[in-house]
Amino acid sequence: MALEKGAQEKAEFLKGTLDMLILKVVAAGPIHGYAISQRIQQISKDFFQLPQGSLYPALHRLEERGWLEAEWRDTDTGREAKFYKLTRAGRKQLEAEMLHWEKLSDAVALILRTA
Amino acid sequence: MALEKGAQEKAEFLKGTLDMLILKVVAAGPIHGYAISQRIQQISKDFFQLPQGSLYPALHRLEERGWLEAEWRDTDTGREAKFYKLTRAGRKQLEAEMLHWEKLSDAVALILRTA
DNA sequence: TTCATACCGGTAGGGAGGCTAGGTATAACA
DNA sequence: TGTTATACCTAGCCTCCCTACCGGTATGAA
Repeated sequence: MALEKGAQEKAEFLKGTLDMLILKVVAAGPIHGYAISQRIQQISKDFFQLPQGSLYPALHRLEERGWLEAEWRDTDTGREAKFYKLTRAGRKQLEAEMLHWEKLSDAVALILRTA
Repeated sequence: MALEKGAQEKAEFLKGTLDMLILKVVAAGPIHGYAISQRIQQISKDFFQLPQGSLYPALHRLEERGWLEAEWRDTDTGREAKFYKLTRAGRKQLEAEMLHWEKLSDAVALILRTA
């Protein structure tokens, strides 16, 4: 995932969190890919800027694993788009990943404080 | 970095934080590789279990980038070991990475709360 | 009408990082 | 003697994310 312009440190970063963030956004209700990237950027106050070359492969990955389901539908503007929604397995996966993230960030914080 | 036994979710995880954690541990004073992995495991209460196949390549990477300096010395037990210490650039890098981590985890938290 | 810009989807190829699995060697201990 | 812990290392793989492209449609400006 790309970083905002201000952050120089190499556009590269937290491999492994993208799936969780996408699942979380989709959990709020059916949404299409392009809108997901906008939503992530918006909520994170432009910190995350998800390139399409990361977005679409991630969506396909999540669908292939049975965590997302896709369906072509019309958007508000009358155009076609692929709407994703969480499967039951996807919801479980999201819960697991959020729990995992919590433990992980706690452990990192512990080291940054203690070491 | 490997996860504790209890955590099933695929031993794979936060690519990109390992360097920061190592730098932080080394920042506390000269220490050799094997001890670094023990320290990380200890402080994180066994959450992180750093495999040697991750540890040593990471140390070489950090040395190559000029963030760590190595020197062979004797341990308490009279054996030889490669002790690492932070360079000036390494200290700057650590600060930058900690700042980055803070912003990033805030952004993730924001999405997990808001989305 | 034509051009630019958002919107909306996609792929190929590569780089980077962490892991598994293997290796070497020494010291302590049963 | 064999096992365990210490201490270092590397090859090769896998996954993930990125850059850089490709396609198309709708809207509004020039």
